[in-house]
Amino acid sequence: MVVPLGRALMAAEQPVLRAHGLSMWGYSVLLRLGDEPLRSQAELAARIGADKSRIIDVLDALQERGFITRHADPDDRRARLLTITPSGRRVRDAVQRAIQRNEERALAVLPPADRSALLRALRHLAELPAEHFAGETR
Amino acid sequence: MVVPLGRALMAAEQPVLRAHGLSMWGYSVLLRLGDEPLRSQAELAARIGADKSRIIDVLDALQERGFITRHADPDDRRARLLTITPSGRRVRDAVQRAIQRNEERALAVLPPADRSALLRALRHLAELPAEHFAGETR
DNA sequence: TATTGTTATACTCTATAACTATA
DNA sequence: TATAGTTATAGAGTATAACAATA
Repeated sequence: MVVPLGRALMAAEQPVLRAHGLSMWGYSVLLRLGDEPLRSQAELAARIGADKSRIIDVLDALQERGFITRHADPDDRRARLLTITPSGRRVRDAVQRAIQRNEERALAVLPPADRSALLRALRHLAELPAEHFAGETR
Repeated sequence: MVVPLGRALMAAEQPVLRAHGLSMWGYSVLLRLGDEPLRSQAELAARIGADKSRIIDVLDALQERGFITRHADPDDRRARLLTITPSGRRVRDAVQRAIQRNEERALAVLPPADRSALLRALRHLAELPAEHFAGETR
């Protein structure tokens, strides 16, 4: 049930993202970039559950659109300091608002108690390490 | 949150499936095949959300292991009647039991009320058509 | 030698279009 | 012509390894 639901949610978000010129990974990056700069691309990749090699095109696109800046860290010139720009914040917040509106509408079919329990349970499970779900083979 | 959770659940199920020589799609097929035969592969594919061309290798493997039979429908020799075998039922039930044990253990970290609300909400949402989640673009 | 960012490559999933045999 | 099953192919998405610059 969970995987198809995730697919449906991703598909529903796609038009919103496209209208703002963002990919799913691009949106993930902007969300995780918070408001303080990150010290390296590797750290960012680890936090959003992607490989460092996979986010490069994503960062290129975000930088080209002026949503982030990449500067070599003066203390360790191998690393790049990642910062979200004001325009990046704007598009991130706009997309987040639109997606939350859609999700609230989609979840409105649930009884309010189930709805809040669902979100609470999902947040709880999302914080657990992947190994928590690994189980017995037989 | 939903997509990574789905990934974690799928990853946790993988060893169970492998121990029984089943793929994820193979397990989906056995689950959907219920106890009465299905009239065509196309119908089966539609029910499990796959393309008819994608389940062919899956059916080949299931048939080779003796978990299903494929017979040409005498009334329409283009179609294949799909039936689960007793051995297919056994492996399906064994895998289902193992997976449910794992999931119950994984969900045991939730307060009982949240846990049942989560399952109720997921079942509710899983029954909705995909269009339910499609929303406004802006 | 180890690490950051990058590039290249391979492998899996998935979607689509052709082909056959039946209708 | 239309449909069921099959095959082939192309496109995402992902994972891994190799490389240059820096430490």
